[in-house]
Amino acid sequence: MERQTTIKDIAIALHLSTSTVSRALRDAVDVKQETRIAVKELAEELGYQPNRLALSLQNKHTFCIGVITPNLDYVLAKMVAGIDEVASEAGYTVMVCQSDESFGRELVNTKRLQESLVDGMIYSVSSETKFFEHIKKMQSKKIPLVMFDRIVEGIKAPKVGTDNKEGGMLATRHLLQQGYKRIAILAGPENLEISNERMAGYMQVLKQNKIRVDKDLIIHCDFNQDFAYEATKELLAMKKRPDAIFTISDRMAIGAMLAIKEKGLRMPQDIGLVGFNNEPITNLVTPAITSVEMFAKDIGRAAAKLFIELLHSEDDMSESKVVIKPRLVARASSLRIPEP
Amino acid sequence: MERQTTIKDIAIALHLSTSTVSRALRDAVDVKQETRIAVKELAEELGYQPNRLALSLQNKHTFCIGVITPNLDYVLAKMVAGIDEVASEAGYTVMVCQSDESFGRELVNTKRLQESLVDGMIYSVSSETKFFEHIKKMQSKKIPLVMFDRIVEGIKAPKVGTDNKEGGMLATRHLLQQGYKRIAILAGPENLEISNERMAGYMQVLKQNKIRVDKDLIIHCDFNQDFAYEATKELLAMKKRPDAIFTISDRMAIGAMLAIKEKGLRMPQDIGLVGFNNEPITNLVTPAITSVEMFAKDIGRAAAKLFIELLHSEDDMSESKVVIKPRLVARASSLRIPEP
DNA sequence: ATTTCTACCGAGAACGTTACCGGCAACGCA
DNA sequence: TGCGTTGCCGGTAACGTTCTCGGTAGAAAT
Repeated sequence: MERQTTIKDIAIALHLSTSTVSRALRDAVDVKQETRIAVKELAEELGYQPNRLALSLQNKHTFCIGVITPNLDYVLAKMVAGIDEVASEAGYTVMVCQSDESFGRELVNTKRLQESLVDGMIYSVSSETKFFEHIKKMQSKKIPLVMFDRIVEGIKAPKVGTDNKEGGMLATRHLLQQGYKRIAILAGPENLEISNERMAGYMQVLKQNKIRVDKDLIIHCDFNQDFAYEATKELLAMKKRPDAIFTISDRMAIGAMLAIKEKGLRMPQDIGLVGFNNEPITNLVTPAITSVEMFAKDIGRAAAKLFIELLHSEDDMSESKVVIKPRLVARASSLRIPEP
Repeated sequence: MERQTTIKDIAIALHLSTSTVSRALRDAVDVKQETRIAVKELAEELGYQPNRLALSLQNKHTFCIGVITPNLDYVLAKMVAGIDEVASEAGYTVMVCQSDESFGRELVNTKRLQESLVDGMIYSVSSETKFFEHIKKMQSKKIPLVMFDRIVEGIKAPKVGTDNKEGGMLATRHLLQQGYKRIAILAGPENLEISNERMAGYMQVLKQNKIRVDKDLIIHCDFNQDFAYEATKELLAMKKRPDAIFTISDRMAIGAMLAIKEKGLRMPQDIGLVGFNNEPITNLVTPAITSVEMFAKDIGRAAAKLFIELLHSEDDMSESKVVIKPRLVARASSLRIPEP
């Protein structure tokens, strides 16, 4: 990398001081119109680019946002795209680090971003993350933090996410309306709140309808297609098998679907299936899978907006929370009564 | 953000100079064992973290890699994950910027990453990008550059990508072997070399088999599902319609598939279909779609490796190119002769 | 006893930029 | 003539770190 032209070069060339050149470039006060123009012209000619490092070193402001995400699969990639969009608009650059669902990598990334002196972080925890000391430590250093999607209630920070409970309710209510009686749920990892909230929605609707919650129909497993496949096989092998399955992600729905097909059961006649995320794939498989749309990109956008607000706000925002309502997209996998 | 403890704080506390503390922390020469330990202990106690900005300002080295990617869809997300993996291992942090297939945003991102003083960039151009002055300008400033996936041959830089021609050949040869006679191709945007290379493979195999290349069977369109859908509808409306379609991406294959089904044609009997990328979805739709696997994560890994090599290498690497061989994964959409 | 090492440490500059303060003309006004 | 205002500019310190050089004390060598 060649030596960049600096403010000093311009100063020397024009027989000025660096202070004056700096002021001229920033359109600050105390500079004659004439010299201002001269400086700017020369800067243009030399292809001058201000050195962000020096600037940041001064005013402790990097215009960088660190984003910690467990993966870049469909939903989170969309959220990150939303973050990127808004942040970029506001003049921030985004550093994306994937923890790959590993607690260890999450720790490393968090530390490294801190060292890189990002202005703050937008955070979503990995599925392995059960302890949050690393996050609290960050906060004790007053590093601005916004949580998105995989939110942790115990952390005091602005949060953006789906109304997961509502999502769980939508799915369950829909299945009941379609006449399914024994609804199983493939819930995600127990330590993730999004799992538990979606499950809470499921349970609440069951209770509202005076249906006993059967523990055997609640299965916790990873967000993984293979896990879901195995879990579904077990469900279908029960003597009183469920007649519907609500999976907490579309990946899991796919796994479930494979097991259902393998067993020779028909959807929606013999068994109903509902997923979560509304990934494009749900509309392409046969039968198409009913799913809960969670407006991922909007969540990303909201997170970035909240973050920037946080940076400039004086007052405590740790209680602010943006909750985006999901929407059910009914498809063939669970539609046995024609909708009105 | 609170004031971080600095080297100066430690120096004052221990009645030392900043120079000595600096040396002690870096395990450099000229420090007594005793003071070295004292310094390190205090540093630990105060939670000292070196300020990367100051460090970078000194030695013009940020340990940041800028990644420019057109999107974060399946393939590129996997490549970015590969880059992240290797870069992270080597102590680098990655700044990912999405151009969203827009030339304008590519320009902005490129400029901004330059200002952020990344140590270099790993680059994949947008589908809109037809001019490369911004890239050449970067190179004239000696900013290290590696291109991946969407490579531009005109740029002198290390490159990593798939053997796209080979991929095109694999697909076309497979279709011929399966007895298809009139093979259409949905090629991507004309300005992208990956499109043209895949098409070149297609044409070469046709010529090898003494089959006339029919211009009407070559359609350029965006990597977009909807475009592919429309294009396929037109293809199928021809009086001498093709009996096989090779699409240059799986997204397009999906679009084509929808049009084919709508027309009431059966795969593989009436028409064959082959995609590119081997996205998971190809194995989940009915019929499963034959596709060309391009080992995206390996490409990302290779790009990062090449980049780090480039940083430390003295000699010209602009001619080095890593080409990863693709593999055909035959599935139901094109298999009408049982494979041996 | 003087010189020559060696081990250790500190002072000061530098990286590129901005903030703060002070100075010097020229001008207006009494 | 003297005094305060402006308008314009420069000098210096600072951000946190490292690098280069020079210095001092004690030990070893002559």
